[in-house]
Amino acid sequence: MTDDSTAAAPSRRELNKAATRQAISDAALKLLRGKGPGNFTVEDIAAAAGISRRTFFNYFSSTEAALASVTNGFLDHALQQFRLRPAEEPILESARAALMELADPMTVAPMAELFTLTQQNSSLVRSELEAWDHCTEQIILAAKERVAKTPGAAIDELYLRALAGSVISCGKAAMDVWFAQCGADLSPASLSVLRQLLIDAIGHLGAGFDSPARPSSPTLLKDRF
Amino acid sequence: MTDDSTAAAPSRRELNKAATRQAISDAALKLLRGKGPGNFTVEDIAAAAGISRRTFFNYFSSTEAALASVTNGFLDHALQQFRLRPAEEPILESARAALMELADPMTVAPMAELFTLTQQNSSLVRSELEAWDHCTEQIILAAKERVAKTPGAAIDELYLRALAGSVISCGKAAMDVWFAQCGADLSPASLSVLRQLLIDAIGHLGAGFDSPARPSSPTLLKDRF
DNA sequence: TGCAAACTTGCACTTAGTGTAATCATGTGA
DNA sequence: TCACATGATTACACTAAGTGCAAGTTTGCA
Repeated sequence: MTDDSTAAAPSRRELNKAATRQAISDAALKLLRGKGPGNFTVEDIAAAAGISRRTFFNYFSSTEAALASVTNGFLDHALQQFRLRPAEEPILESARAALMELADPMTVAPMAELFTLTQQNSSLVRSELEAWDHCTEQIILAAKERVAKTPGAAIDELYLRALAGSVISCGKAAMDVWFAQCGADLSPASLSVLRQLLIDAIGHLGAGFDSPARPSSPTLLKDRF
Repeated sequence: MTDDSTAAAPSRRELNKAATRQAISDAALKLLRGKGPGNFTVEDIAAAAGISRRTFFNYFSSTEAALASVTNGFLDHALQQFRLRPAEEPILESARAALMELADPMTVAPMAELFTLTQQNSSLVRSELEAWDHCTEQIILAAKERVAKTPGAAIDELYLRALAGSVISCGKAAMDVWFAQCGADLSPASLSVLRQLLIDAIGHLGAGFDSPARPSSPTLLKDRF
């Protein structure tokens, strides 16, 4: 009666845990939508997810952590793309390619919603920050692994950390500007704006931010501000 | 009997508040030194500062916030330097000059100590992140004010945010590498290492991170790793 | 001096987060 | 199929964070 058709057998236990975890996140997001940040408790989430308060804390350390799964999913997607890039490629180019993936509708949609719901709430903003920082560390790790594969190359810790941090900052800047301009609009036009913002931000980074003060449009569509 | 010898008269009230605020921060730091992160409560801090628990919360919203005054002081110093730079100067150059100030012994000493005491404690690390982020926003604001003074110039929001974030990331990267290399060592030699790291990080940024993987020393002292 | 505004404090209350032990579900071997 | 070990859920109790409120205290000002 057991389902052993697949190789990497996810046991009943693992499935249950994953389902519970998802149920908690979903419940938290639903409450965020319905009541707004700060207007519901862990107990509310637990009730909505059909579990006890104590079990909630077995899965997440706080309300923010439960909500952070959205951001983490978003950033993990980019990270995954980064890891798929060829090892010979310059890190900056790999990062550029990875960031491009963020402009995908399916990927950015939950993030866009969370962003609108989160605005002006300090504790949620803090956990967002933490997620971006975690992603930075992961990029550093991935880059180190990549370099470790190449026999002759040494790694400059400072170069790597400064680069990873800057790339993430550019991604964050692009997202911020996009939200400010387009809100949670997910239309093709809006997404192409986001794509362009990501390209421009990384472009500035690659060019060493050489233009002191930009008088007008560097590439395309930059009005409505 | 009142002290009205100075112009911008700080009233008795203001002085008391400032003193209390400082007493709380000091007490918190002393407890952090003595007991380690997570091993003391707000009540302990209040008792050590000679105030009630309730009053603590009139000044700070949490233990972390009380400790954050160290980081904020550190970053405010850089920010202040940034604001003092001439308006015609490229922002990147102003930022470089401001970051250099962080290698000053008096400025960096409390930060270095906090860093060693803070390591491995997630909630303190989070409030550090918040402080760096706050500094980024302040830089953006300062840069906007600067541009507003120059009549003809428009500002590119993306350029500004990406640049500010990247500069801060470089500062953070330099600090991280410095701590990893030198710990809380504040000797002139150690400080010159920090200064060099800050220069190199901003150098990488200004050069668009063009070197794919750095085989050896870009400027000076880069061994011991 | 006396009043108003600002600051401090004690108290009560809600909620977060954790340790513990009992209970329930799942996987495993005979 | 049963028994048993292991892992997950839960109730309960407890500490501590954070907040609202109202009474008391200090400071500023006329």
